Amino acid sequence: MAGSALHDDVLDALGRRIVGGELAPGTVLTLDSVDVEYAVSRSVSREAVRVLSSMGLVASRRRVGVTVLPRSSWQVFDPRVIRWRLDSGDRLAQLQSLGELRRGLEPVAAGLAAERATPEQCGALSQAAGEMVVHGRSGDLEAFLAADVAFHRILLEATGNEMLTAMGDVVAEVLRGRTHHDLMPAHPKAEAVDLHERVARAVRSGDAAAARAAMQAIIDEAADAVAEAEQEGPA
Amino acid sequence: MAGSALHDDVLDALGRRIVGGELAPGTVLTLDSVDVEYAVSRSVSREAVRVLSSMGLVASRRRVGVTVLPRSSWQVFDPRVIRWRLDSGDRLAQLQSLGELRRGLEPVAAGLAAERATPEQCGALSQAAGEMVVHGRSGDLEAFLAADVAFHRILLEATGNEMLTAMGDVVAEVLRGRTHHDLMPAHPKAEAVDLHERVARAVRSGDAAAARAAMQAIIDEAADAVAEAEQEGPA
DNA sequence: TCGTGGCAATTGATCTGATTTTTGTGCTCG
DNA sequence: CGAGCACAAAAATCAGATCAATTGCCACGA
Repeated sequence: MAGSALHDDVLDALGRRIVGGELAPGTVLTLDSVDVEYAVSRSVSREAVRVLSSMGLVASRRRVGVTVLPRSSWQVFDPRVIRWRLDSGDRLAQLQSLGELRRGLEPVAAGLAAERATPEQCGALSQAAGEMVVHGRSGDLEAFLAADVAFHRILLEATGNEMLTAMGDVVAEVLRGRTHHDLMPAHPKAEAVDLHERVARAVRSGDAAAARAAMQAIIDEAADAVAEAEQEGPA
Repeated sequence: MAGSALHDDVLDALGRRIVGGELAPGTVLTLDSVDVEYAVSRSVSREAVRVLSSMGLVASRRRVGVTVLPRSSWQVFDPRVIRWRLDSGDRLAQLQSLGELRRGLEPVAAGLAAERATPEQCGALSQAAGEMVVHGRSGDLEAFLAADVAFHRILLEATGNEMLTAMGDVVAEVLRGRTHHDLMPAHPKAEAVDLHERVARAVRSGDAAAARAAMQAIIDEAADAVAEAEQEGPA
């Protein structure tokens, strides 16, 4: 990975330090200090800082340096910011935020998908739901996760709405974060898996209201599950 | 604005050309050609391309050049991408996408706001709604727009959810795009303004269900209005 | 003919050093 | 005490060179 990613390495490192709170808002760096610290040339640190600034994590001013910005100006929809936050101490707050987002978006998406999904998409959706059943029973969490991600991606894509489709990355991060940080039960609950199948059926039969309702139930269940896991052992 | 924004100028110009379709997906640029075309040095074109690439608009590969990527890989939540699309031929598709997004998010946000808004936020919300009434009557579209934007921003902020708060930028772009591209009636409809006041009241009294419902109605009304304006004269 | 391997050109990636521009800071002068 | 001016720090830009990866082509052999 480190093969030819000098720039991305610095970007990632700085991003994590900011999101993780090590570099608090108001902290001022100079480009030179970045050069020295990461032992790279100015081109590299410059571009890393430029991207960071395009994500709203820092702002650079002449004669001052590169200032770390407060969370309120971050581009919290940037997938990298989301991932950094999920990997940092911010994890639970981030999952909660994302959960509330999903509560709004996914039911709408399910409804739209019911109206617009192509036959192929319906098939893919059923297949993904089926795989969730299989891997849920066998307890293969990674495979289950993959099927879960696929399910939600296909559903969002079937809305025909490119912004909802783009939310697929966000949802994937959520699901990934949940399993990889021990916020999932060892065996996915059967009811949750059932609900996915119910969504798939509703979409196939074009029943927008039913799809919406079932998806709503999925989100509620997920929120409960995270809340429970949080009670026990918040990683 | 162009004072000291060499880098941003190039970024903006290239971004618009890509989003506007002049540079179709698959088109290949070389850094040198960018240098020449915009008469800037490599540092500048390089950083512009780097940011473009971080937004998913282009990918650069050695020995090949900078390739324009298909829409499916764009970071459609980036405010700049949204603005570029609203300013381009993509406008109606973009507004439709955003409308469907809002349909999911804002009702949820209204519900959360009803549960969590501080007294100050309730006051600000009522005030914004009041200003919408005033400027709606006087026909001052710019002032009406400002109040409208403020209203939705405050509401989203009152959710206490930073991602919903961040959607404020997106919603602001939508509202701005609507007025500035003649998709709004000369006089905002009284019912629409009423609904805003109803949301404000529901939030103040902590009635999440009512807030949700009223907000839902706002979104539906807005969708209808855009659809109508689209019939007549799509700018 | 087809596939395979190596050579070379192309192009981004990185480094370096110089120059320009902006803007805090502090000092001087009224 | 206040306004303006000179200085210096740091980002922004420019220019040129070198490194490294990858692709396309061509020769060679099966």
